[in-house]
Amino acid sequence: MATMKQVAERAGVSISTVSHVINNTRVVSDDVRRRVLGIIDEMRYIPSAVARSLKNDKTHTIGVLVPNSSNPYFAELIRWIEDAAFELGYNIILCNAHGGAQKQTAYLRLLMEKRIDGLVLVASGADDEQDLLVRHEAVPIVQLERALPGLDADLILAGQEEGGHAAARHLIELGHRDIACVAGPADLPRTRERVGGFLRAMTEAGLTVPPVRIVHEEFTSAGGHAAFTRLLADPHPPTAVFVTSDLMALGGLCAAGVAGVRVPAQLSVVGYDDIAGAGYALPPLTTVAPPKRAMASLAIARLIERIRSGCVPLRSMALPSTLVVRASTAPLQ
Amino acid sequence: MATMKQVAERAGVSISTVSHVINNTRVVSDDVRRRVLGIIDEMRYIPSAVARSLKNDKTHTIGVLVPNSSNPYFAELIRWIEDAAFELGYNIILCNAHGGAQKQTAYLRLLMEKRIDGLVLVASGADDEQDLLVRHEAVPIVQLERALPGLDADLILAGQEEGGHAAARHLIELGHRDIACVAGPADLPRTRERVGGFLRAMTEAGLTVPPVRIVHEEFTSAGGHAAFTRLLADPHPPTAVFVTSDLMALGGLCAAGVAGVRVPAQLSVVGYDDIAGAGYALPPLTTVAPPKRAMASLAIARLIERIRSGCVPLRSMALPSTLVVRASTAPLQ
DNA sequence: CTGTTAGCGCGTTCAC
DNA sequence: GTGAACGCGCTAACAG
Repeated sequence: MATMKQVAERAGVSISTVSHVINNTRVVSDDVRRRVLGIIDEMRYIPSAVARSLKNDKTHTIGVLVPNSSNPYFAELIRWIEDAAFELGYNIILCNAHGGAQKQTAYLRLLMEKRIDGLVLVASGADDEQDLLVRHEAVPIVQLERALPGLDADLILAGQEEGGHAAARHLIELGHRDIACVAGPADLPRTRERVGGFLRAMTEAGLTVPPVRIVHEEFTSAGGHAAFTRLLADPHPPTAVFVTSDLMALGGLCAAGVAGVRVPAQLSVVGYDDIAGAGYALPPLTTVAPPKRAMASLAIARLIERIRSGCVPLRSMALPSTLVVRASTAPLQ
Repeated sequence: MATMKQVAERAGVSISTVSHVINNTRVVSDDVRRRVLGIIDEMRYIPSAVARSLKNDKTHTIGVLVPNSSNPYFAELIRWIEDAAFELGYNIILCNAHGGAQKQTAYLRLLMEKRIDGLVLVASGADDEQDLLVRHEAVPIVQLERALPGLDADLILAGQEEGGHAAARHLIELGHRDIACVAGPADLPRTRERVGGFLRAMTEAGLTVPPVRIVHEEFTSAGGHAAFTRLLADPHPPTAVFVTSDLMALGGLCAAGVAGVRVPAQLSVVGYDDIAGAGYALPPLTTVAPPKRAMASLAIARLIERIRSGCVPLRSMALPSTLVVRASTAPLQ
């Protein structure tokens, strides 16, 4: 690959002149400029961002660490993050934390070695993440949805508790009284907060939720399927279910269909996340929609702001989620 | 951030000694080694991959360019690519081509500037990609699923034509005769090949497919929904449909459900891609499953092989897709 | 066993 | 309007 030096020689000028025509950083005679540009084109010269980074101490690269990038929710988030970053001239290094604390540690180390300018962190919040980042290096970090304790980072929240609350309110307003909750693993903060909002709404409505009506399962369609199967085996099944994730809700819808339970006639279901598949489920799923795109672009904006201007005070911001009513919920018969 | 030089000074040794204890690249007395290691830990020194890259002309970073990373199929592929790459010590820069030739050109340029070691290219094959890469720079490239004409790159195919053929065979063996095909845009090679396999199987079975039974739509659930709606409005609707993508099939299933058409009793449906959601559709979708994980790891293996050993001859390899029979297909009543 | 030194490709001061 | 030279952080060849 051609270097600036070679271009300079071939054009009969000095290296610094070449540099200056490339970066438009000082006046160069039209004559010389044209010649240099010609040679650059001819030699297929492409400046080295590596060398540039070494000099400027900036890589224009940001790390994105998520639990699992193939989960539709994270995949959609990533897509918007990538989009926003690209607009501002930054590239994304994609990292899956899924695979345990060990992989995560290794990844963080690699990212630091690569001298990323910043990090977008979507923490699952599982316990094994607790200690890792506390001793983090001096890189700007923006956290999405979940604050790791002891980590100095900007924070962007999506009102998980309010989301759970809104979902429950919707069901209650439809006349439902016996409402179950299908949740992800109890040790995930996301789960806890969503369930918390749900319970608050129930309590406010004077409804009690017996423990058997809250079932925890794996954070997947399979988990949702299992949870619904269990729930619907009850001689007196609930008339509505709040599911803390669309992935699980989709599995649940499948289980209900197989069991011959008609949604929403016999059972109302509301999910959470508004993944693309939710709108084309059978029936189309009523769900709580976090503002994924807004969160992504805000995250990137904040991060780059911090990268550029150093020590602005830490900020945390909460964006509202909205309830998207589709066809999986109906008034109690 | 601490530098090697600072560590050396603090430890009272030379820079090269520090370098050698870090890289285990020559014998260092236990005494000195321990001391240096201590200082490194104390100063939180982290070697700079940027400087290293400049020296070695290797970034251990590979670009992954896909049409749209939030599409579940690509998201799953990416997840495995990331996984395989990480195992071998490489990071992934994620790029969405979606957004036109302009963004694509810009991305390619950026990747070249960043001096990626290699590129995994999942081309949509749309026409606007044709010209871009022909003048590509000397970076190893592995293409997935689709060969761009005139591009020197290894190739990993997934038997699209055979997949379409297998899907059609399955339907035919179930006794169906009037089989429609819902396809993505006609200008995408992926679509063309899958439809090609379908038509071959039909022809082999002595069946003809009138043009109205082949409907092209956008490559999304919405597109599938629209296509099914149109198809089912026919006074004599087909008894089975081959859909060239699961995303579209899911939309189709939704349309069928809304229209009161029972799957598979009245209509058999087979999809393509085996995305995660397919297994929990209503009913669970019979589909053609490309070996995503195998393709991903093979792609990375091939790419890194080429990165390491330079000019091995170009290879192209086809991996077989398999038909996953679930509950959306049944014998003709 | 350890230190000195010359680049890697580029941006930037300083001098002309 | 242009060029020479230094340094970013690191590796490797060469001395000692």
